[in-house]
Amino acid sequence: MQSFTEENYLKIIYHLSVISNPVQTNAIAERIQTKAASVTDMIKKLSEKELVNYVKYQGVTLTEKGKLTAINIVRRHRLWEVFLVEKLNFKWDQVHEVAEELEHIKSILLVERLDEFLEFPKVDPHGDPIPDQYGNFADLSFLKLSKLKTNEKGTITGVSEHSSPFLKHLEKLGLTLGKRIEVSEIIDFDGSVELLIEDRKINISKEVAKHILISK
Amino acid sequence: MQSFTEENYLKIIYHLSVISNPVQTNAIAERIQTKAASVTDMIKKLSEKELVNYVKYQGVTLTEKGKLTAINIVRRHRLWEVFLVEKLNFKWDQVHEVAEELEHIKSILLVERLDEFLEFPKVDPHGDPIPDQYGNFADLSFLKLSKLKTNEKGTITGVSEHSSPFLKHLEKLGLTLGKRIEVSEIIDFDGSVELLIEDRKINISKEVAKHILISK
DNA sequence: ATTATTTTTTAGATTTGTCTAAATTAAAAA
DNA sequence: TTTTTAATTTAGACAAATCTAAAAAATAAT
Repeated sequence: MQSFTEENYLKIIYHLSVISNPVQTNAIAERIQTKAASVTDMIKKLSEKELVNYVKYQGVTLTEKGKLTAINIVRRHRLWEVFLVEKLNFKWDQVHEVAEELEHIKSILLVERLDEFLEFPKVDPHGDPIPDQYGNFADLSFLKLSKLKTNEKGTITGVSEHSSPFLKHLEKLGLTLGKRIEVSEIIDFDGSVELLIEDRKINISKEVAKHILISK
Repeated sequence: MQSFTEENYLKIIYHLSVISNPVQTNAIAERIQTKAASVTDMIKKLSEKELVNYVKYQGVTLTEKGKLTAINIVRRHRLWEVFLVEKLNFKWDQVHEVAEELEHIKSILLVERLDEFLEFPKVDPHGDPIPDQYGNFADLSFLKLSKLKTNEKGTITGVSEHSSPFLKHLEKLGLTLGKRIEVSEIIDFDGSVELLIEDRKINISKEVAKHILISK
């Protein structure tokens, strides 16, 4: 059984692994709002418990055991987010901090019953996939355009916002279903995205990119 | 803002206050599964924060501030118990440990929305009253017979178990609505209760006593 | 290839909540 | 009232998770 703090480290390492593997001490320190020295201490502890592979000065990777634990935390976090939005009428921007606490409640029965109560949701309110109890993610054939990295390509397969003004905006830009796009640049300053579509270059805000669903 | 541990102490002190006031160090130690020395340490800390009144060797009482905090924890605990039983189909005997964790999640919005979602329940699955956000308990005109102390009297005003075998059992014993009873003795060994009813003496199990509702 | 810079680690201290063992106070018994 | 017993507190230590400051290693720059 892991402590609250250990679980937090595992979760952060899991998320950072997607971006770069192995994960650096400083990256963890920044995300967890602590000092690099503290991270080193905790990593040693997690390494002794065989939850991470640790080589001095080389950063960490999760072991199978650590990864499974991390995915389970992510599962709990996202299920609670669904609960908060769908049952308690939270706004999507209000759920994160609360889910951050709820995710650490251990009862297996609680999580399975919650999953059932929510009718086995496959994605959380932000469109992120919810793994099952064995750590498997449903193979969602789409992901948000905002999750693509520079030079990645994809086909527009849906939207997650159905308001008329939004759809009209996409139409004007030529961003309609079935169109093939490539991310040519992500602007650091505001997170906006430069796209290549039919040899034209267009720019869309981060907000818009979040609501466009892509399959590769 | 209090820590998880501080909250637990306040909650336990609150519950023990009902039985004896001020509350003794040893009583807290036993309930919280720790040593008397640790309790003394924590009490000093709570006293500095003006959550309890503490006089050396005399035990503790809650201050207004401490009492309000404690009642709020009780509120959260009982609301979560209702949620677990009514929405997630937990059995009444499965809820306590989980609610023990859930009660420490701080978000005020969460608790108010949960209350609303559950349609403002007045009692938890065990019949214990749920205070409102200001710490006021609905003046329930009944309480469980099992909560009466020796020599206390009351009138039977309801039951919290409606199965046919149970009701037949009560009828046979003469324990019907409107009857006046007095607790003559509580047997330590099994928690069973000896009652005086219409000058007869009868004995009922703790289980049965729990499901009989009384008004004084 | 050396030097400079950044990143990471070590060493030692701090805080929170706990513990044991000994000392103190209060309560009960003689 | 004195003695015995029980409850409580103090003193000092410990584990978890953190910190600062200094040392060591890796990376980047010249």
